[in-house]
Amino acid sequence: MDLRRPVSKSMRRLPRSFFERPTLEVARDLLGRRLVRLIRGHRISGRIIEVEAYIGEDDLASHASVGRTARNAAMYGPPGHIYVYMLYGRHCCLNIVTEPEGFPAAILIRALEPEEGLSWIARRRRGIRIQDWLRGPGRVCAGLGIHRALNGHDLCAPDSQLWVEWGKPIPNDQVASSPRIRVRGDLLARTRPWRFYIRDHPLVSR
DNA sequence: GGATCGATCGGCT
DNA sequence: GCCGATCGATCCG
Repeated sequence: MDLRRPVSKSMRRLPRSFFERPTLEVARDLLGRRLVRLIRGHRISGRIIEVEAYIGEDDLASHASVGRTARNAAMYGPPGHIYVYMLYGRHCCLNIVTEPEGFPAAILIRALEPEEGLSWIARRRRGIRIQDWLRGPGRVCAGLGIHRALNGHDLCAPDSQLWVEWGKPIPNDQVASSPRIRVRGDLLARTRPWRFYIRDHPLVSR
């Protein structure tokens, strides 16, 4: 047996083809998967429980709505790469790029249920309640040590220190959707039900 | 070069 | 619930 390869499917990494599909399909399908960060050989991970989709230049809530710029270039790149940006000068937000290269779309990771590396997260999230450790896009990045320098990084590269595993998918009857949080302005942008989360999960933000 | 704004968070009321 | 923080990207002149 090859010990370098995880035994169970749950711990295998999602392939690039997973992310190359229509964004809404990927967003819904990411629920229940495991986001893993490797830091000095330690696994820090959580189940994905809340996401938001941002799709194409026509989506006025998307950073790509202004066309391609230096900031949002990663959204136009290959699927399976990440788009990390800074918000309000203090928080980083993690997005996973979807769809074939050239079409700007990504999924914002809004909340995780902590699974592994709890003591490591606890050190960095001092004074914060456990249920808030990875709830909210800024906290996901703070908790997993994801920073702006990782913008454009490939989750599917063999030597990546950040990736997504199959985990345990969520049945349809436990998936809920809603408009995206804090999106204002344009009617379509603020009403499209492009936020997906695990129904009745106690750790979902808001 | 300067002004404005933001896919938020944490502390305080 | 409300408010201030804090800084890069973008837009305007």
